Amino acid sequence: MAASVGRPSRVAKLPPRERILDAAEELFQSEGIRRVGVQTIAERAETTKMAIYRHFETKDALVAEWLRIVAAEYQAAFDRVEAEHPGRPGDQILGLARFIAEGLPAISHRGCPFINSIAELPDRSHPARQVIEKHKAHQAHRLVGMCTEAGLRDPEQAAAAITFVLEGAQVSTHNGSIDQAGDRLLGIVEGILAHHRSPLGESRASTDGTARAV
Amino acid sequence: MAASVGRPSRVAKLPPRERILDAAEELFQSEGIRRVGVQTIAERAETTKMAIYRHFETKDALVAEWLRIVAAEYQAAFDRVEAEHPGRPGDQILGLARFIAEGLPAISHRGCPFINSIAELPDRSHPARQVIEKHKAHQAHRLVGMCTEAGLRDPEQAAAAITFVLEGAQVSTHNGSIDQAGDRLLGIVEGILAHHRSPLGESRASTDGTARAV
DNA sequence: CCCGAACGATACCCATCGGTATCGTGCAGC
DNA sequence: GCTGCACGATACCGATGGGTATCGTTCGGG
Repeated sequence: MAASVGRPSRVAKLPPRERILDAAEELFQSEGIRRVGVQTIAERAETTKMAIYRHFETKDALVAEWLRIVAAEYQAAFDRVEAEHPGRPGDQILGLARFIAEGLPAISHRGCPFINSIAELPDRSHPARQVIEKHKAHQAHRLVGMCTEAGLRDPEQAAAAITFVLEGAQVSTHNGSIDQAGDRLLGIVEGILAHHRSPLGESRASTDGTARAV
Repeated sequence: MAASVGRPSRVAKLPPRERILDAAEELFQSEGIRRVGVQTIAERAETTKMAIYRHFETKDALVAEWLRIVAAEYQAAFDRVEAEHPGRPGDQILGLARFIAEGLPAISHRGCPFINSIAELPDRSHPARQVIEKHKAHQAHRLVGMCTEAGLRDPEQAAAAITFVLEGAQVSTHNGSIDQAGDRLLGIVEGILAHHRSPLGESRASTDGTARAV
């Protein structure tokens, strides 16, 4: 096995492109994008700068590709949670919350890659920014779908609340202002689901059903 | 008026230190910390690099001082909201949410200074990091106090939920995944308050009153 | 009136960064 | 066995970064 192609040295080494992406992942995640030089990535990947530029047009393209991979992992979490709780959108949402909650300990070190990257890349034309924004929009849309399927009252508002809470848990974990954020997060999401399942929200909701963006 | 000291040229010019801080504020906020050079700050402040280093030990110290000022502005918002609604902690919390909601349009351009800065400064020993973390911890504590005074059930959990939502609204506004975030935010905070005011939360809360982190 | 401190301007130092050019090497397929 | 090509290594380039040294000037208080 693993003998088809590429056995450059001893211990089965991944092809250069994979090693580069792995190294970039670790370094970008732990040190930030702008703090990490291409040279450093090359060393960590046990290759050279030239090899990186043979596989990626620019450093920005490498960053974008990395975020594309991270986004795919989050998408996979969505898929997994849907597969684990078919036809039970409420459990799917709780599964997502659990997924985020389980990631919080890692987040506390260096934070969410999307939040960090967007902070490091102010120009909206940056390819990585577009990857992030497209991913976030897609996730938001998918979450609204779950909330709708769950029969929640005002699914868009519920999805917004859940999104806020998931993002906020990561931020607050990273800046250390709230501990046990994982447990709290799960409870809060349960509360949001319950709140939007109850026949009528109490917060000055009228009976017109439109719920005027409350 | 404004003639006591400092009238270097014509149009009343602030003293160099203030101009430097103003310039740093604008540039750090719009471009990010690491993208902005000291030289650029000097030009924007209509002074020179040397003048900056006469007032601040290092660039890092300038960053920390800027964040100290921003933190003070948020503290002022807390103070103001307390003064506007004395003895009405629920209204105070809603006032805070309104304060954040009103800031969201600006946030959508470049995001929250704390979130961005913490993303740009991975080393926890950085002076600016300590400013941020101390500020966030203080805010969290103050918010718990408000929730307690409001007689909310499980005030720490309520404060965590509100914190998450406030932070998350900024993140989601910045990455563009949710629009009308301001209106949504206010409704969500109202919902959290209502949820924690109701005699017993529905989400599998038992009668022991401890509400096991839900 | 004069002296000292703050200020403005310029030039400089050294490190790092993204990106490129060049040359050598080892392996694959014909 | 030979050729082509991806790869490895090194040196280099221009730009920019934070930070310092050294000037002359200006302005305010004794």
